[in-house]
Amino acid sequence: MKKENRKSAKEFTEECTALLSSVADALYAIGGKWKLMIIIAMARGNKRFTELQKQVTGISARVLSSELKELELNGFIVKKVSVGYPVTIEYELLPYSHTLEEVVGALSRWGIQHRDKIRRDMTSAGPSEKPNKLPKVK
Amino acid sequence: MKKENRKSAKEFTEECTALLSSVADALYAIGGKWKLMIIIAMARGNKRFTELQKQVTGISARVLSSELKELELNGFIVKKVSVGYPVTIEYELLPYSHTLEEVVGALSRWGIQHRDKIRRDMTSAGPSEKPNKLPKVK
DNA sequence: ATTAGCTGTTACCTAAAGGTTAGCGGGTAA
DNA sequence: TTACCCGCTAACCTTTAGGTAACAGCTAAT
Repeated sequence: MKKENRKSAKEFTEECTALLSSVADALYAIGGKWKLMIIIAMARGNKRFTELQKQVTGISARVLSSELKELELNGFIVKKVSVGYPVTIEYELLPYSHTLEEVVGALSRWGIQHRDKIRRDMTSAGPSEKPNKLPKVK
Repeated sequence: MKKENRKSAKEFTEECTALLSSVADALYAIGGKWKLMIIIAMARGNKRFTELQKQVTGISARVLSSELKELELNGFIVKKVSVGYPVTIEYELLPYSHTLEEVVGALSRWGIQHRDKIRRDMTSAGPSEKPNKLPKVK
């Protein structure tokens, strides 16, 4: 063997930079508190504005409205206005949203195990261990 | 068959709520612009403060410092201060960080395909299609 | 006729995240 | 001695996210 199969420090750095940039691109598109949540709610059948507001607990009308616009602009959803009577407005996922399934699955699984870990940590340590921060796992 | 294998609307809603809450928990812990980035950089061998600052492009010392503190507080990393000479400070991932690998992988793969899609969309549409927003894929 | 609900929009405001600049204490190299 | 790296920290400021509340146009119900 001469040099195959070993990565130089430079190769490591480049691989790392590439990974960082792809993750940054992903976070730019779907980062923030609400975008994934709205897509998840829509994937489970919620189509109407008020349905979404009820399902995605904590979101305000103003924020829901602006997030829906961004999601539409970015090709994740479409807004459909029926000409019938009464006029009804429905939001629908475009196929592109389904490319997020793997991400949603991974985040959900991790979130579940993380919640369990936090709960374990809280009960195993006494009521007042350290002036930590963070638990919040509703 | 009587009712097996069909989900009621209520079951759908509950499943959706559970999914939303697990994703919300995950985002609470690792959301934001920098936490995952720092963990990725550390997983590729960066241990020193300045190394991290160079690898994670765009982060400022102030923010890096505070994010490292949070990551330590939450059990993702440890700060190791050598007693030797000169005193060196190294940050290391704890095993818990590795539970994020699936999430990082999924985000990275999605980010790559998303970047490709944006580029395709930009070239297929003429130079000035719509007053869109968003591309940014550095 | 009044009221209430749906689907938003607008204006206004606060809070949190994050950037900039400066500097400090300790080391090391010229 | 001077000067520069490292690992921060403090003060300050800008930007962004997001909340509240009011309202508009429509329909359905009372």
